[in-house]
Amino acid sequence: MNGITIFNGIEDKDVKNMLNCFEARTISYKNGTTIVSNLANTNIIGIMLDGSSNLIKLDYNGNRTIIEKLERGSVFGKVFLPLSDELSVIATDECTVITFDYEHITKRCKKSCPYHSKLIDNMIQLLTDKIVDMNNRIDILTKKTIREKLLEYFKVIEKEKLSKTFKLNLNFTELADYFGVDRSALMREIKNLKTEGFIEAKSNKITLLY
Amino acid sequence: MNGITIFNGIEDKDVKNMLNCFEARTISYKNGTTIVSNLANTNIIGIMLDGSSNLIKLDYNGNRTIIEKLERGSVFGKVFLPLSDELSVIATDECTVITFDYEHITKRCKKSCPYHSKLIDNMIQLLTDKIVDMNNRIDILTKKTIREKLLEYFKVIEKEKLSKTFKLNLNFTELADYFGVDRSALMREIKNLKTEGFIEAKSNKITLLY
DNA sequence: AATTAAGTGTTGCATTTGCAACAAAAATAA
DNA sequence: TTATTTTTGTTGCAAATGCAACACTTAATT
Repeated sequence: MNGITIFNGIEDKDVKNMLNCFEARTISYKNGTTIVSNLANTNIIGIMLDGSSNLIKLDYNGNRTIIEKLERGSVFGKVFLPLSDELSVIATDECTVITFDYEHITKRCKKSCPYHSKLIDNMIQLLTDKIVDMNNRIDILTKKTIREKLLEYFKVIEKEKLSKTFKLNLNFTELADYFGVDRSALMREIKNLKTEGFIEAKSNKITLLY
Repeated sequence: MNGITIFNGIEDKDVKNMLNCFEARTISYKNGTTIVSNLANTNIIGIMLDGSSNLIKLDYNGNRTIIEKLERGSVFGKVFLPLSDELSVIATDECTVITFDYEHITKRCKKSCPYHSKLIDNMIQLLTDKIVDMNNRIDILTKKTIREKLLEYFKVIEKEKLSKTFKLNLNFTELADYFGVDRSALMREIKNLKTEGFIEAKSNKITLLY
């Protein structure tokens, strides 16, 4: 279970027993299939074991937005995204998913599985990680200019990758959405940063020159 | 323990026993005193029982920002706000605070207090509530104009208070910070909404006319 | 291989916003 | 009460941004 945060520090055989005890289901889906629809009306926790999928929001106008990309180790469920909009998880690749009822996490089962405390620790860790991410995004969004947003964003990545050269994992269209700004205005500002010598940028590969 | 979310559904006598078991400390502070400094370097969980305080961020430039206002029932600790900046909690009123080590929450104690599952449920609920709040704020921040931000903000309040008339619980200076915009530009837009007949506004009392 | 779709890059122009600076009102402290 | 600080409200102007429209490149589909 390497790379599956929610099972960190729990031995594979114990994970297996626990999942058994939780009556968990492991199912594989083909690209394009719906893994869960109307997430808010279910009580399940889902864990992506393999492949990838998108968490989609359908707002009142019928617009679809990708809220999150889910990959190995990602966890989804209404505890993680308690929005009122309609949410679905849709496979973007062949993928394998474990699901079980959320109740199993906080309530101790009759058999009183060991490692349950560790699971709860991990669960809280995941929520906390999410809060960190959201905090980072809020920090960026509250910056007043696109230039400041970009520099703040680059700072976070630099700190994370410990390098002044990196590839963005969002494309520019997605990045504009993430910043809540117009895409063309974003491109313009990247060009400005280039011509003023603050960065080098070849498509999505960035080098900070400061 | 009415209004203290983290103890919801746990009887007062059980809360008392549990706190005893957790070796919790209950301390009162005077207005202006520091309740905790350098939050990130502690492992405590704090619960505001009475009075009010501010959670303060001290950034690298030495700027102080109020991140959150804490009141009865608010919980603080690094799990709730895992930022790298220096954080302190400072009383803005005479207040009473319970603190104990975070470890007690996820690890079961030797005495195996009942109601411990409920506490964890509540803890996760608090984290989830925080995620909801942050989601709301991100929704607002990603709106492109101040007008759209205001209307989104009003929509959330209207839904919450079930009324088209309400008092804002942030003043305009704070609201501008919350939106990440210039205060004078915010005031201008409120004036525009007024003259165009979308809202009535007498200071911080707003009535939606749509 | 050809077609379609998705993403990149650019620009002119109108609109929105930030900034700076100030006066007035309200709240707080002396 | 008076003095002092904080918040509100306003404005002109410069700067930043959004919008619309377009050509071009790359990726995906048939």
